[in-house]
Amino acid sequence: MLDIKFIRDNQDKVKKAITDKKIGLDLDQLLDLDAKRRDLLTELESLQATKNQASKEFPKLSSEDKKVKLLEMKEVDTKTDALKKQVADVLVEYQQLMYLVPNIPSPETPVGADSTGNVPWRYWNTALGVVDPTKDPEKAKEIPSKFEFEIKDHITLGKELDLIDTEAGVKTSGFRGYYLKNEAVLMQYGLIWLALKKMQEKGFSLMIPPILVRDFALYGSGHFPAGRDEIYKIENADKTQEQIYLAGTSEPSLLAYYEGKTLQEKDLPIKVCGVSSCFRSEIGSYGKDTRGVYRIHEFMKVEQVVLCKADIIEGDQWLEAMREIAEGMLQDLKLPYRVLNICTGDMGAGKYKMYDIETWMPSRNDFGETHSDSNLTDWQARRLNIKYKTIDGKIKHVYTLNNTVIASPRILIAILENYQQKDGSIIVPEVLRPYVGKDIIKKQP
RNA sequence: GGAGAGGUCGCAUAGUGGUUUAGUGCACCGGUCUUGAAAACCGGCAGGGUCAAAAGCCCACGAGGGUUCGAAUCCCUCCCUCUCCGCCA
Repeated sequence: MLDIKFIRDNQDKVKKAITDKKIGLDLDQLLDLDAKRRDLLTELESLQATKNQASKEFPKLSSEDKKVKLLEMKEVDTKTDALKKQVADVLVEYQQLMYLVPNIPSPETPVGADSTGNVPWRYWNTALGVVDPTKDPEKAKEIPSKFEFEIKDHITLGKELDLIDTEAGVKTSGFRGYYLKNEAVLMQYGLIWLALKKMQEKGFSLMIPPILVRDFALYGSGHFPAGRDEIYKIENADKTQEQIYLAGTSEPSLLAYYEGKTLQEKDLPIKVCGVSSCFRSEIGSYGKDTRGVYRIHEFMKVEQVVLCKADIIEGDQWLEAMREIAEGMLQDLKLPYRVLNICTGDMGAGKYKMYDIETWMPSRNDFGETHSDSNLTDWQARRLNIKYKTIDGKIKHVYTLNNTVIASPRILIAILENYQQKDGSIIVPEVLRPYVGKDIIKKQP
C-alpha cells in the first residue's frame, strides 16, 4: 500500500508503475473515490461537530429550549446516518483499490514485460568465483557444470538411489505429490539445520511461525487480494469459524508478528528467520514443470526477513546483505548459480527491488530459481501498520525485506544433478556429510 | 465440548451516563544536579483522519450494531485472550 497523499502528488509515477507492473487498476477511479471520500468526510465532520456542541449545551437549556433542540438534533441525526452509510460504502471500495496500488519500482529495476526482461548480473561457481557477465560474457557461459558423460535428471537419480518417489507421492497426495526418502531426508534436514545455524550466526532470531494464518497476514504481506488463487483455504467443519489459510511462505507470519506495533528506532533493524512448511496451490501453472520436485504443492523453507528504518540506502544495503547470505549457502554447497535483477513485469506489486538467485540444474540445461530476494520498502508495513518512532519522535513505517535462505526439495534438484557421477552415484556435498553420514550415495546392490 | 473471568498507551491499572481535551504508576526519552552513574526533581511520552502545513475540528477505550440530546461506562451480536474441568500428540 502507498500513502494516498503520495499517490495524489505522484500520479504519473504511480501510473507508470501500474503499466510497467501490468496491474489491472484504474488509478483515476481511485482518485475520484478519494476526492469523494474527503468531501463526504468534511461534510460528516461538520455535522458531528454540531451534534457535539449541542450535547454539551443541552443540560443548561430550559425545558422549552430542550424540546426545540431535540427536534433540530433529530434532523441532524437523520442526515448523519445517511452520510455515514455513504462514507462506509465509499471506504470499502476505496480500500479495495488501495490494496491494488503497486509500489514504485527502484531506478535500478529494468522495465520489462515478463521473465525475459530480467537481467542476469552476477554469476558464480567454485572454479571461477564471481563473474560479471557484462564485462566477461564468455566466462559467464563457463559457469554451468560440465559433464563427460550423459547426465541423468533428479527424477531418475532419485528413483535409482531410492531418494525420491513421485509415483507414490502422486498416489497419496495427488498431482505434484512426492515422497522424499533416506539420504534425501537427511539432506533436507541438514540443509535446514545449516541454514538456521548460519542465520543465528548472522544475528537473526529464529522462529518457527504458524503457517495456518488469518487473512490479515496475507493482506499484509501482499499475497492477498491479488495472489488469492495461489493460497490454500482451509475448509472448516465449523463454518462459523474464521476462515484460515495455508501460507505459501513464512513471510506473512514473520511480518504479522509485528502487526500494529510501534517500534523504537534503536531496536531496528529487526532480523528474523523462519523455518516452515510452505503450501502453494500452483493454480495458473498447471502445465509448467510437471516433472519431478521443481514445482510442488508443499515444501520446506528457511526464510529471512528484515525490518529496518525507512531509508532507501539502508534498505538497499539489507537487500544486498540478504543476497550475500543466500549466495553464501550456495557457495557452501559449491553449486553454480547466477543472480538476476528482476524486471517490473516479473516482480510482485509490492516490490521496490528484487533479485532472484537461480541455481544450475543440469537436466533443465538452465538455471532454476531457488531464492528470491526483495525489498518492499514501506509497502507491506503500511498494510500491516508496522511503525517506529524515530529518535526525534517522528512516527514512520518500517521498511521490510525478505529472502530465501534455503528451500528444499527444490535445491535437492541442483545437488543431485550437479553432484552426480558417471556410475550413477551422487557425491554428498562436504557441508552435508555430517548430516547424511556418508560421502557418497550409491545404488544398493 | 462444559463453566467462569476479562479485552482502556510498550507494560500494569483507574474509570458504572455529561467536569474524560481518558487519570495514575512503571518503562522509555530529554533536562537539572553529578567527575560519571544512581537517586531526587522538572519536562516529554496514545493513534488515525481532514489540511500544503500548523492550529482547529472529527474519529478512536477488541469489532460491529443499538438505547440516549450525550456511551469507555447501559443493551445486543461477533471476535479474541485468560482460568478451571473434559478430551488429546
